[in-house]
Amino acid sequence: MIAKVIVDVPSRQTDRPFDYKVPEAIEDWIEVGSRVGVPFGGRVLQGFVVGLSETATVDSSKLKAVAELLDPVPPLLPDMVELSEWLCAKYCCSRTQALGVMIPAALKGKEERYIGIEEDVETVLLPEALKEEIRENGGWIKLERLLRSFPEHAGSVKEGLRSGMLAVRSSIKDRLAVRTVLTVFPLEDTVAMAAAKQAMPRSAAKQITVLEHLLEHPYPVAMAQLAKELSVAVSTIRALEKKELLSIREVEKERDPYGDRSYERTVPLALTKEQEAVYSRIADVIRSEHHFTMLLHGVTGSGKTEVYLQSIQYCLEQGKQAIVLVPEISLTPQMVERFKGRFGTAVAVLHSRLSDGERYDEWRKIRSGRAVVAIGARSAIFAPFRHIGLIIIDEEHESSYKQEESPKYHARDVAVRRAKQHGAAVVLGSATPSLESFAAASRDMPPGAPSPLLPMPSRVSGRPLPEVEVVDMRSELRDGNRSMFSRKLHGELLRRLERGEQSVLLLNRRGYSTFVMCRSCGYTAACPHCDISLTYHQKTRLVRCHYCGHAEAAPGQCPSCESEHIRYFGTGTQKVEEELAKLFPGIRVIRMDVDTTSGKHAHERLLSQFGERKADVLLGTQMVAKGLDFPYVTLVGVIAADTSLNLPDFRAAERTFQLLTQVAGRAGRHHLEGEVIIQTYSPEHYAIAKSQQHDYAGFVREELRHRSVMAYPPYCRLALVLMSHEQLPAVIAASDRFAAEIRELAQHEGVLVPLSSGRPRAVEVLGPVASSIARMKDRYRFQCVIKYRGSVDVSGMVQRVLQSLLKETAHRGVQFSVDVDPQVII
DNA sequence: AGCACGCCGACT
DNA sequence: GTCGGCGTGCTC
Repeated sequence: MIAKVIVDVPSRQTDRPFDYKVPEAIEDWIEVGSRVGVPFGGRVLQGFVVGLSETATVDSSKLKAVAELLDPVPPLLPDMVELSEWLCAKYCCSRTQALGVMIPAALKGKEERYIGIEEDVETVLLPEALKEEIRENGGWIKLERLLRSFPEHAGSVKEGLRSGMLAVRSSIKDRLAVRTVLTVFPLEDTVAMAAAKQAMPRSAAKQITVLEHLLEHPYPVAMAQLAKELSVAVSTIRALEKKELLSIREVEKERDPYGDRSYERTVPLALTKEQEAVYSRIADVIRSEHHFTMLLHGVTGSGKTEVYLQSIQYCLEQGKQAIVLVPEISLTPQMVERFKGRFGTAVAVLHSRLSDGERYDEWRKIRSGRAVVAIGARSAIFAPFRHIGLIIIDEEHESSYKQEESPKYHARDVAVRRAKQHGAAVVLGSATPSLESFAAASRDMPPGAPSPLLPMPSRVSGRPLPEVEVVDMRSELRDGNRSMFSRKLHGELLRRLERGEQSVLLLNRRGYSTFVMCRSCGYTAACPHCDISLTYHQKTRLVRCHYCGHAEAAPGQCPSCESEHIRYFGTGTQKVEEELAKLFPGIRVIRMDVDTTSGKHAHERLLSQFGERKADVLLGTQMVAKGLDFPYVTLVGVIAADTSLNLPDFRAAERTFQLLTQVAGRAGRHHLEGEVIIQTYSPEHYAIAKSQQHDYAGFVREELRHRSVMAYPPYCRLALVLMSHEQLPAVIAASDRFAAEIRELAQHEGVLVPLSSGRPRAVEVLGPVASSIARMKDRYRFQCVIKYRGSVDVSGMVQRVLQSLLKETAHRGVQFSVDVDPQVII
C-alpha cells in the first residue's frame, strides 16, 4: 500500500503529496487524515495522509516507508482532507497551512532525535565522557541534551554520526504534556471488599474509613481528592493497594477550563410567535438534510439565542452535531453559561484564551464524540464532527470571522462549504447583517421556494428600542466646550451616578491612537522601518510601532524644529479615564482595552466586577459593544462616532452603523429604560442618522447605492495581492510584472472588461500602487487590487501567474501575500 | 525549511 | 595547495 503524504514544509516546492510505502504493521490503522512521521530529505517530518492507493507515481526504488503513525485515531476526517484542498485553491495557501489550521496546535509535532552507540563497531575514537553519558541514559539520549551537556564535543558527535559509530533515531513528538492523575479504582467485587473491611483490625481505623467510603461510592476517584476528603494519608491508600483491596492507576487527565464551575440547568423557554416561525423553518432544513443557508435578521433583544438553543436541540435529536460560531469578543462566560446550562458536558468550548493543552482536550471531546455541540471563535468551524446538522454563525457581520494570516479564510464561507459536504443547515444571525449576506439572502428565489431571509423585527420583552440622541460636537466647540464630553453626556452621566445606575462608554479607537505631533512644525513621530506613526505609551514613556514593535523614548522636544510644543494627540481610553476622574471625583471606572484584558481571565473578571455593580462606568473600545447584558446599564455613550467613519476603507460606513447599532442595544435591556448618546462631528452622515432611527433597511438602501456607484462588494468581489521586498526597484519590477501578467491572462480569457460594462463575467486590475503602509519591517510594499464579477476563477489565475513569476530569478526574494475577499483595503 | 553539491577568495 | 563563502536544487 502507498500513502500520499503532505509533508510539513512551508515551501512552494514541496507543496504536493509525496509517496511512501506503508509498513504492513500499520496498514490496518492508517487512513486518509492520519498524521504520520516520514523520512524526508535526511530527517523525519510530520505529515498528513491525503490519499491511499496501490500504485505510486514515482518508480518504487525511490520510495521510503512511513516511519511512524502518530495517533491511534486520525485527527482529520476524510471530508476535512477534501476541505483542505478547497481551502488552498480558494485562499491561495499551501496545503500544509490548510491542513494545519484544522487541527489544534498541540498536534503540530516536531522531530526529536536520539543518539545511541552503534553495536559491533569500534568506538575508541569517541570521547569517553560521551559514551558514558549515553550508557547512563539507557543507551539513547536526546541529541539536544547531549550537545547541551557537552558543547565541546559537538564535533565528535557529528563525526561519530558520519562515520557510523553513533546511531540516530528520530521520532515526532507532540508539543503537549499529557497530564495524568493518580486515580483510585475500588475493587469490583464489593462483597470481598466488605468482608475485608470486617476483617480489619480496629487499629486500622483510617483504612476502614477509606473502605467504607469506597463501598458507599464504588467509583474511580482521584487519589489526592480522596485523601483530602477523608483526611487520611496517601500512604493509607497505598497500604490498601498492597492488600489488593483497590488499585491505583495513572489516568490521563483532561484540563477542563470550566470544570470548577457548575451550571444551572436551563429548560427551553416558550417561544414567541416570531421565534417559533424561525425555529420551524430551521428545523425543516435540518430534517431535509439538504444544505441551505439562511439569514436570521433579528433586532437586539429579539431572542436569537433561544432560537439557536432550540434549533441545536432539534439537531441533536436528529442524531447530528452542531457548531456555533461567535465572535471571539463575545465568547463571554455569560454566553458559555447559556449553552452549558442547556446541553451540559456535551458542549465543547474553543476560544483563543485556552492554553494549547486545554484546547486539545476540548478538541478531543469533539473528535471522540463525547461533545456534540462545539461553540467557539472562527477556527471552531473545523470542529471534527462526523455528521454536522447545523452551523450557526452569530453576529455574522463581524470581521473577526476573517483570518488575517494565511490561510486567510472567512469562517462564513468555510461554513457554507462544510455544510454542503454534510447536507447541513447554516444560520447566519445578526441585527446588522453584512451587506454581502443581506444581498445574497434577498436574491430572487425560484417561485415556491422558501426564502432564506428569517426576520425577527420585535423584541421579546416588548420594550421599544432605546432612544438615541445624536450630539453635534462642532456646536459644543462653538459654544466653548473643549472637553471630550458634551454637556448632554456630562449631565446624563451625572444623573446615573446620582441614581446609582450604570453607564457604558465606548471609545471607537480604530486608527485613533495616541500619536506624537509637534504643534509648531507638524512633525509626527514615525517608525523608521514601517512608515506608520508611532503610538505613545504613558506607562513606559515610550513610543512604539504597532506593526513591528520598534520602540524608542518619547521625545521631550521636537527632533525636527527643536520646539518644546510637542504633544501627545488622540484620545486613548486612559485619557478618557483621567478626564472622568477629574470631572466626577470618586467615580468608579472599569477600563477595558487591549492593555487591561491581556491576562487569561481578565476579560471575564472585569465584566463580572461590572455586573456586580462594583463600578459606575464601563469604559472600553469595541469590545464593550458586543453581547453584554447588564440590567442596571441605562446609559450608553459613544465618545466620537466618526473616528471609524473617516477611515479610508470601503466598509467604513457599514462598520460605523453596525457598531452604533450594537452598542445602542446594550442599554435598557431589562426593567429600566435605556438611553443612548452619540457624539459626532458629522451628525448628518447616513450611517449615524439611520442608526439613530434604528433603520437598518434605510441604511442598506443608501449604502448599496454607494457600493453600486463605486463598484464595491456586494456588486463585485475583491482580491488583494501584496508584494514586498527589501529593495524598492525589485518590488516595483515584480508588481508591474504581476499586474501585466494577470491582465494578459484575463484578456486571453476574454474577461478583462470594466465592471461598468455590465457583462456577467468581468475582471479589473487596479494598480500596482504603493501600499498605504509603504514600508513595513524594512520591506517595501506594493499592491494590486483585483475587482471581479461572475464565475471567474481569480484565485486560480493569481496562482498561475505567481507560479510562473516565482520561477524567474529576477523576482527571487519577493514575498507575495494573496488575500481573496479582504475585509479592509487601505 | 534543511541539507548537499558546486564553483571562486584568504589562509596553513 | 585547502577551508569555506552561500547560490542552486532536491527531498517520495
